[in-house]
Amino acid sequence: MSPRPARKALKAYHHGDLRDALVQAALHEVELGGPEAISISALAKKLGVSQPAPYKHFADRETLLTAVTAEAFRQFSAMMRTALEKPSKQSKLSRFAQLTLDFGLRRNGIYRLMFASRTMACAPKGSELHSAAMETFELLVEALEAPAVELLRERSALKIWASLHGVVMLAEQGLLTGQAAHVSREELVEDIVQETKLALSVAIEKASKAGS
Amino acid sequence: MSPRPARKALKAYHHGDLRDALVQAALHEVELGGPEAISISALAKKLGVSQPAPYKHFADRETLLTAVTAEAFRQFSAMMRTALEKPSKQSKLSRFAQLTLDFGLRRNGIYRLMFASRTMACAPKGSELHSAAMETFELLVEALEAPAVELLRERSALKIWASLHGVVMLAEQGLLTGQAAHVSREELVEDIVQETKLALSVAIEKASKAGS
DNA sequence: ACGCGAATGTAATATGATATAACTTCGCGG
DNA sequence: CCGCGAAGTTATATCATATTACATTCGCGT
Repeated sequence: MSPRPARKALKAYHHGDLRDALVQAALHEVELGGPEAISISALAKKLGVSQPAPYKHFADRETLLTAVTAEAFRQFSAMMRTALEKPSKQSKLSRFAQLTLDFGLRRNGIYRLMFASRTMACAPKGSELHSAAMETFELLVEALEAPAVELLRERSALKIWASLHGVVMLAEQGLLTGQAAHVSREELVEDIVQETKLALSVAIEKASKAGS
Repeated sequence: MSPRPARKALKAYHHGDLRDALVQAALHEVELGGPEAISISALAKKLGVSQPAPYKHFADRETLLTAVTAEAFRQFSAMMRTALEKPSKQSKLSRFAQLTLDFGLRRNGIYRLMFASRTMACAPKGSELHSAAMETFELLVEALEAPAVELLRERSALKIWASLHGVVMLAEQGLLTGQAAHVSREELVEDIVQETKLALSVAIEKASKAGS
């Protein structure tokens, strides 16, 4: 209720950790309206500070977007890591895939920020954002659970990563609900997972033959 | 050179087909800066008309974006159709895939407008835009060149469509150039194509056995 | 405990984009 | 030839970004 949370008092001068509050509020906006929905002035108003206050923490809109995207990746990674830890009769890869699909549809605004906006494309290689994204990718590589040659594993990971991304975007755009969609999104994803596993094991076999 | 083209005089009152000129100019802007780069007022200035003139043809920015997206799909389809007509030793599916990758990277701004913006998601089912997109999808289904059961064909088309989309987006975002990318984008795409073909033929075989 | 400096926030303002309203111009059909 | 409607213009309201100059307050050293 109170407009002054004043809890995380790491650096609470006037407002009380405005920087973090901005990121969280922005994340909330993005969840509803996608990356375009972020408005500095609207956020300022919502948080009860003056309109230019955010500029003390972020040079411009882009910079804020970047920070929000990095936070989104961290949340995604944390969610995924937790989910993959607990045992299940499904393979880790299947769970990774289904969870990604679920996240991509349920929290589509955030998903678009992470995977379909210019923000990522502009992130330099060593940046906080790029690192966060790479770490998420590592989760997928681990989820493959294959003792394969590094190169094969990564190739498989790339393929499934790309496929998942495509399914989410197409589903969101209603291009999966056309005449073609007698097949559910979940089935399609499971199909992709199985196909990838098959292709990977075939490639491993071939490689081990060639190597001996 | 002349600021007054005045050629397509379908409806040339003052400017001479402003509507079409807007779409073309917008397409050009999008090619450079992506969907966000479109500014009604900038376009008006560039075309030598007053700032509110475009609103006579498009209710708002979104409506213009939608028209531009539809035009982009038409251009993509035309390009693809032409390319697939002439004979080649590569399969149609391979060419479709490689051309899509090429288009997605070279004309990334337009690609994002078509496949990664909210515009598509908002297109109602019967709309001009949705139809244009479905027609493009049909091209892919044809490119599969498989006499398969309709359902299987469409499922394969969806998978490859999604995969291609993912590869383009990941490549653009620099996530393919990490430690993993000893493999070129083209190889990756060809890999996906072969995998899809294999999976489809296996599925067909299985279906024909089950059916008999 | 005092005061200085840096971090944080505010007020005022410039710029530029979207969008609407009211008015003008021009081509075309009756 | 006249007037209606499509296409365009000027003026204006609103809103978001971003900057500048100013005010506040925390916290650290002396």
